[in-house]
Amino acid sequence: MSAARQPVPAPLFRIGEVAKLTGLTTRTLRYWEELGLLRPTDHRSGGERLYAGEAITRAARIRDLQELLGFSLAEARIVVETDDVDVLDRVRTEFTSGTPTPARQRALLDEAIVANDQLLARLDDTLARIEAFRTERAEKGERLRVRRADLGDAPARRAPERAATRSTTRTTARSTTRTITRSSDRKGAAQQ
Amino acid sequence: MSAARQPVPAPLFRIGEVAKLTGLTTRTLRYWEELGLLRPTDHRSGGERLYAGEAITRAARIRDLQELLGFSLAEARIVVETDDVDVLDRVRTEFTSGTPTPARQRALLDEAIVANDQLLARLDDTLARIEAFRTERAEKGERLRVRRADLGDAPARRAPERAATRSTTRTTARSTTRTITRSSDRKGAAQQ
DNA sequence: TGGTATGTTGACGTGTACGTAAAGAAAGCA
DNA sequence: TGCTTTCTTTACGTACACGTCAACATACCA
Repeated sequence: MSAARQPVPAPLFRIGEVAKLTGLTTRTLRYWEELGLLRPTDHRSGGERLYAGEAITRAARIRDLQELLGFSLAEARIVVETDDVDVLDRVRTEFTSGTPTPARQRALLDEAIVANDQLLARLDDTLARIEAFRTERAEKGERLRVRRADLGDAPARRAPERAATRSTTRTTARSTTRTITRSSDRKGAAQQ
Repeated sequence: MSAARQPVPAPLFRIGEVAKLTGLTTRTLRYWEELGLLRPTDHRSGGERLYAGEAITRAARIRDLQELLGFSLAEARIVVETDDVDVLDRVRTEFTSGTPTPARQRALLDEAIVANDQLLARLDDTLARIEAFRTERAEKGERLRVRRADLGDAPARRAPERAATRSTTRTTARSTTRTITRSSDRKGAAQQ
């Protein structure tokens, strides 16, 4: 709707800022760049990296792929590359009403669709497995609690019962648990 | 004392059999033992490891913790150790009606309960994150499909059956997942 | 009884995903 | 302008989770 003709200063971030915003380290950002996962949109005269805001969401996606699905960075690259297709495609269409390469564009889109579907399937599979695991654990918790009740008195601990139906609600519940924390979680954020 | 009257041959497995049943390698099984995650129930005269059937389910749990939650083996050990408590506890109660150490047993149970609750919270957190990710991806899939439709004709492609990563034949894609249905997602949209 | 398969304990190798200096250049600020 | 940060590249180090021989002992089966 708005004509973005003017040099609206798109916010660019230095690598340290990106690191803070994403919770990653600068080393990680450079490493990911080295592997072709996350490229800065620009470099300054001095060679300094400058990232667009989009890079931050992209970084978050990569982290999700890593942590949630156990993807290697090589695998994650494939996924985010199809994102590139998507973005490029959208950008192109915004700038030029006519499609630049019709057949080519269709091919790229098809590719992206397939990749996305595969990812979705993978997500569903993982979700199903985790839910099964969760059910098992919930039952185990029940059993444990019954046993403890059978043992009688002792400090009456409250039963959490927190999670009821976590559907679309994005429980921002930062795991306050400190006993079991992932070692793979980098020390990046304000934890600790 | 308690009479283990009949030498009912509890099925014991050699390490190679366990490997086949679990899909792990013998190296992995020995490594896990080295870290205290999975101990054979017995050794034969020759020093050969013998595993009970329980070890197989335990191995599966450890794998789940690894793959589904990204636990390190050290973290996984903590979890399965509380399982030990559970099992030991149950076994004891089965064999001797009287609780062997009342206070101690309560403490162990409480510990196990807390650990289990923490794990549950972690599972819920991960589930929520994956579901959010899934929603995002489903929407992206919608957008991609719309774009492709806008491009008109072209061969109506079917989604290739190829799995992205290794085996993963378990792509049962049985959507037991709570359908997040914001709009019209549900993974069924895939595959034409 | 012997051959083959399977097991055992080292011990070194490997890939991934970074961490951690080091040495110097550029940016930001008073 | 000078000082302090932040950045750059280069390079070696590291932790985890195994893989992969090697040399040898034991188990199973005809």
